[in-house]
Amino acid sequence: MARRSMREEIVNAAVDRFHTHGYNAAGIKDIAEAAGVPKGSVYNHFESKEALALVVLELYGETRRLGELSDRSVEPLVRLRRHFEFLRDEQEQYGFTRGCLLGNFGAEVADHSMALRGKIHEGFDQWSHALAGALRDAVMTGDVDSTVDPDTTAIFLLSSWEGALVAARSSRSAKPFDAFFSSVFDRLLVPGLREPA
Amino acid sequence: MARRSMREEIVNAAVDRFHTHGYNAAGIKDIAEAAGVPKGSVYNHFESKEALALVVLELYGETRRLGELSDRSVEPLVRLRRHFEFLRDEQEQYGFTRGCLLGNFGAEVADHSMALRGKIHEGFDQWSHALAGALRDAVMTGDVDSTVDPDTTAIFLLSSWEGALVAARSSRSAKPFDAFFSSVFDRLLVPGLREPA
DNA sequence: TCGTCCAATATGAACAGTCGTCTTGCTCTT
DNA sequence: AAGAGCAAGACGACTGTTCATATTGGACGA
Repeated sequence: MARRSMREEIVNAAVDRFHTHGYNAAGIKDIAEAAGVPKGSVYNHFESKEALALVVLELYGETRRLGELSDRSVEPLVRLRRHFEFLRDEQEQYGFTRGCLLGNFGAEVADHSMALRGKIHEGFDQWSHALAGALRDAVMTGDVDSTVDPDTTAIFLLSSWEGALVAARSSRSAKPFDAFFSSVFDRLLVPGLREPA
Repeated sequence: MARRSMREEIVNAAVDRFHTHGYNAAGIKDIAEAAGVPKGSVYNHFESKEALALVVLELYGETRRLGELSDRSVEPLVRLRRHFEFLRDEQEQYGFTRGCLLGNFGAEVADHSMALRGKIHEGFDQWSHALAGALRDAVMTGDVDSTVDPDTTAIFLLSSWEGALVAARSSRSAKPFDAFFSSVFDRLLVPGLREPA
């Protein structure tokens, strides 16, 4: 078969539609049309809309540049900052719309599809592990003090970012991102000791 | 007049359905049935599904206990902690499902309905102002040091909480909440000076 | 090199059901 | 009797899904 790419066309179109319209508002018909294939064809490649969404989430996760978080040739805090700067710039490009597909699905369908919730959780888990890795490096180099627990803080960073995405969309502004960067990098993740008042 | 309560019945049912199923997945028929009124009656009271959702958001905002954040008889940091503990307990009750209606709508429909986005933004704005008030008090009493900008930090707290809700739903666990509390109250909001390493 | 055939894939019409919305006529209150 | 408020069902458009048919690429025999 020559057109191995048709499945890919569908998945790519689905990433876009799910991302911009959400799970329920994105129709199979929309996705098929965006992919340039007839509606019925989608079901040759995917058992259901849910099954398609699972593949979409997998693919989306691979575009999150988690690799750069473990690049030891860059200082840990710089890695972290650049990572979130990349994500912020992506949002700014779209005029503070769309947000993160994992987060969107987490809010919309996590309660109603066990399969999708599993994939969302998996995506978040990989992400927080990558963040924790960079944080661990930062603790080791002394860039942040040793009272910071990498795993806990990774989950917090991930949460904070996901929330900032929602806030940024609601206000159509970069303010929540600015708040994220200053709170995280100027206060939360700093070297030095703390003394009681 | 018992009639007067029918509109309220519809709104209350709508809050529940929108909260548990999301905007698109919650149907007018579901809402009407949950309210115990025929489907057609909904349109006697509301111009459209969107108009109903606007009223729902308004009502939901009033249940967020923003008042307690400005209760000066309680220490500012205690106020903040209790506020988020209340929200956390609410989530725990529902087995880490549902999340926050404002955040859910922010992720699902903020990009596609200007009216709803406005209301969501309004809700977040009121909330962050209430948080900022408590933070301002905390700075004044010296419970957090004066380098903390109340407005910026309020937005960050709000974002972090909303993200924690999504993460908690995806993992069906309290871990993101724990991460929130320890990162915020043990690291971000602490009194005392910071010294370079 | 060609012709034949098969299994895999592609298709689009049709399915039963649901969506948000609107119209029509009825039931009450005054 | 006049009026407003309400309910019931119908509206067309759309949903995710199915299926019988059409089309196809490559394998194989000659």
